[in-house]
Amino acid sequence: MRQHELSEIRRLPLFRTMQPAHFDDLFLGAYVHAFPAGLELVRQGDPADFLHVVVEGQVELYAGWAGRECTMAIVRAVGSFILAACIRDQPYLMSARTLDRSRIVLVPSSNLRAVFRRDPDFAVAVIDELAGCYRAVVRHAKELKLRNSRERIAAYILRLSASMGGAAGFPLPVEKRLLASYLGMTPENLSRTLRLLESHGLKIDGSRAIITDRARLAAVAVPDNLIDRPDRPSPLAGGNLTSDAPFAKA
Amino acid sequence: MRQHELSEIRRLPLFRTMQPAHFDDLFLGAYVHAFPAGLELVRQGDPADFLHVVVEGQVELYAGWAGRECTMAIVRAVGSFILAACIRDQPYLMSARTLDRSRIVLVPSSNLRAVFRRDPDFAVAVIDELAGCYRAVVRHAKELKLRNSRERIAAYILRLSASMGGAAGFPLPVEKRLLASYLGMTPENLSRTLRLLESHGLKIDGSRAIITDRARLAAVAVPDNLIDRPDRPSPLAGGNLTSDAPFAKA
DNA sequence: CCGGAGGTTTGATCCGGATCAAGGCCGGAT
DNA sequence: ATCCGGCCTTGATCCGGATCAAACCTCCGG
Repeated sequence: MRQHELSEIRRLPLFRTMQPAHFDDLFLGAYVHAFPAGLELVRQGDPADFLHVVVEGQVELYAGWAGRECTMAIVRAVGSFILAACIRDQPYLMSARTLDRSRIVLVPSSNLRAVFRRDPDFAVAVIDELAGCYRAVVRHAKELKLRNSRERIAAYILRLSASMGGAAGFPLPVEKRLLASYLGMTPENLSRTLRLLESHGLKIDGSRAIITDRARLAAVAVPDNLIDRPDRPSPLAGGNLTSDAPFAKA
Repeated sequence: MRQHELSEIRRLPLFRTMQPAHFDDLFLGAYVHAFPAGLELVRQGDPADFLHVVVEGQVELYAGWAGRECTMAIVRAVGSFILAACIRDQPYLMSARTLDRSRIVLVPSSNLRAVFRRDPDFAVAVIDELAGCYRAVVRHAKELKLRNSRERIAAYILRLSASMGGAAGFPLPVEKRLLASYLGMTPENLSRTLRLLESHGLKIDGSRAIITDRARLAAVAVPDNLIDRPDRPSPLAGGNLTSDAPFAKA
């Protein structure tokens, strides 16, 4: 396991505050591996043996039932996933597959459970991470239950823009097919609705989005801090680097 | 604050393992209050000043946006809610109102944040609680995205039955109106679909449900451990008493 | 005992979004 | 360069569930 990778992981909110010796204990028996795109990393229902940290690339978390499938979140470097399952030592609720060629660190979940009992700072960081993940899924559930698909799309675009520092034009970070599934609709519906939003302040050019009239788009989305705004960095554990869909840790 | 109430709270998984002195610290400045039915206890967006523990009664957690409203969970005695918001010291994402006359303990969230830094056992209990809540919302989100309303209703009835030890007949725990909102549909749709399920092994008599043919009902619901089965008691913190919709802690 | 308010049911209709089907586009492999 | 497969779009149609409306039931207060 390379030094510069370890120090990059060390900078994650989850690992930043723990004691050096405990950090070393945690990553004893951990290993990094490069995976090609499109590979299934974990399958829902499997025992939670490893916490996964994405060092490079992108990973999709998805759920399946009765032959249907939907994507629940996308984890970008540097972020971790399936923390909650590891902590409870219970089966994964979601599957994960690489979207790009990715480098993933696998941390034995037994290390995890052992270390946070000994290192209070790490325990606090875990608490903060889990609380943040929980709040992020609650937001997602609220959005699914309260907004229709036009509103979800408009709000998603505005969130993206906010995460890019308010830029008006930016590339969509994932395939539209995936985006549709994440937002809880079919690709056809996404395609049509994006078209429809052209008369409401949004222009789509291939995989690029341009907000042409923010006020009109906001009139559709009706942005709400309690759904759309990510939590500010928590006071508990310093800054928060988690990405746009940061609830990816179960 | 009465002794027998304190000892009942002490038995909750969240508080069971902490040191007695820290338990006392935590409940210093806490108070109990009895509220009538239908009262709003917390409003989404308010600062998270108190962890709430339901000692008696039932509380609905619900979310609102743009004039619409939906119920996210129901918390029964003895259970707590809005833990995650208190820990992060951030605004509540959901509102809460009493369904029945209820007795609620309010624990200052500053106590909470102070104590779990000092008491590792309590920190572990909080981690376990949050991880459990997180997994419960993920289950809820999976259900919303993967099952249609007929399947959600059938699965809900089977979960209820399981929580009653497998009984075939039992009363519905809440108004149908609430149930519909929790399951993400209108009351009309719930009513009609319950009727439709009479040819699939379910009989509804007023507020009482009777499973007349479990196999047929299961054929509709296609129960799945990764959606329907609550987590077994975690190895971290002893038994788990959380209720049917146990993800009510943000 | 009556009256009223809210919850529930039922019916009729509407609409958002899914499904089915076909073409077009782009990118990677040969 | 060309072929092919997956993604994206567009169109036509279908269906699940929402909405609107009205009757009913039930519980509670006067």
